[in-house]
Amino acid sequence: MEAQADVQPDEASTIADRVFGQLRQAIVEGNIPPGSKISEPEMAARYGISRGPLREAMRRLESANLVERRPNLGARVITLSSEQLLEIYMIREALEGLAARLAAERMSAAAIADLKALLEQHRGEIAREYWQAYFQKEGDMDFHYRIVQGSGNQRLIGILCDDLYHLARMYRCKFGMVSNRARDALKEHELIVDAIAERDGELAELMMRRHIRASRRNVERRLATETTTQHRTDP
Amino acid sequence: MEAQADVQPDEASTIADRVFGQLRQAIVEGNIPPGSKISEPEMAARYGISRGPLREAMRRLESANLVERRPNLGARVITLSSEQLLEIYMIREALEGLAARLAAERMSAAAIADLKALLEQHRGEIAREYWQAYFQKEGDMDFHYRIVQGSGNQRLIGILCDDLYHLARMYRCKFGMVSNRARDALKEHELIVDAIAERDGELAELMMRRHIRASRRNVERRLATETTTQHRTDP
DNA sequence: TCCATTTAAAGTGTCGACACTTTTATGCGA
DNA sequence: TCGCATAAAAGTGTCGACACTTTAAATGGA
Repeated sequence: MEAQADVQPDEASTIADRVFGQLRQAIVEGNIPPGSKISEPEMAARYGISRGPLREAMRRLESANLVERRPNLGARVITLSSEQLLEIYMIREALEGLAARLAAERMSAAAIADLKALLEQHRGEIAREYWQAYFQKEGDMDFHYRIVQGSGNQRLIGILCDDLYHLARMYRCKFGMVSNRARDALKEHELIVDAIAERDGELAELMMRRHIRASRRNVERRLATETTTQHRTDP
Repeated sequence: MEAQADVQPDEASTIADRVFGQLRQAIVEGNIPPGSKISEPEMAARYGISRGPLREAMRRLESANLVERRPNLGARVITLSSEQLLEIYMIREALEGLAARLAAERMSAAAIADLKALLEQHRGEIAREYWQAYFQKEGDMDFHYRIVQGSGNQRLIGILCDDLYHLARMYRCKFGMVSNRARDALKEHELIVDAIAERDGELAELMMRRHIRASRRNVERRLATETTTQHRTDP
């Protein structure tokens, strides 16, 4: 009744794992605001568990870079600085470029067909316009997710899907990024998929890097105007 | 007396952190052999602590990808497959290329001077030849470590220095990689530092990627001959 | 002898309790 | 009233104990 239902279909056999997933979702979606302190007894009581499993979940959150812990001081949800957001974009550019190249070399024909179908669906959603851009953005993550999976590099998959993507989602929830770039992004996605379909790894990498760079510059532009409008309180 | 002295100078204030460091070192150096099961009661007894802190250390080792844990089955030290080694090389090529570019843009003049001094020292060590190539290899890590630090990208530093470098060191301890490539590597290092000193980010990235690629191919070659000699038991 | 079933042992997951640290509240003096 | 010292409260780190699962051994039957 109180939102503790397992929204995640993956029934984690251990309590610590389940709470880790729940906490991660709560943090990423902003339900636990950034910078706020997480009290172990309070959280344990909220989830109806003991402090043991909760501490393990906290350790995993720390390793996922979602909370910062200092000895004897407790844990706080990380604060979202624009510098860190740009740091993540740079890493994504390098790693997803690699992922696109590997995907072009190793992705199965069926997976490529699925990817094309996904893009087709996005094209329809954008055409219908009034549907929230939010879904498009989640679809954007879905697109990137699949390409990374297609790379077949397990460690690459881990870094991007287990860590960076959650952080990216967190930033998006924070700043409420509605995509004014949906059409451009879709076009770039299509170029990437075309390169993958033609097994042109070099081109796929180039296109993916350019795509993420464009996305980063869009964010930079937005952050810049945001700060100037903040400073424009003294005209 | 039994090597449990704190070789790490950083006195971790919490037991879990200290044991994490000790276990990581033991795993990386091969003292706890790959694939071996880690029993919680046994390890807790060996380090003279309770299972609570040990479990937290294990969680951190899991997040660092040094052990694999499955619910109710326990933890095992990861096994070292050559595929995973090549995966890491690919990621390092992408990320350290980025690091070199950023370092060229942002590294302080003093840090660059230190880097040059380090290379000078390596040159001397190689000239003296008979000194174990081992030191050169550790020096290689030191070189890469400094450039990554020089990138100033905190998350990049975290991924490489906290995770990948330990794994790379683990592989080296496992296969006993003595560098037959010391001279070539040193020359490549010098090219990278020159590019950084001239603030040529593009060139620094290119050189770093080429350097890591060369190192990867060297490993690939060695792994290939290793397997063929293994198969050559039926002439 | 071999295989299946049952039983005991070991091991992991979880919990509640205690020690020590940090923070907050309180009281005293200037 | 303000500042400092002291004390109480809250919180984190650690420990030992218990429940459940997995694994191993032991027992019985074909």
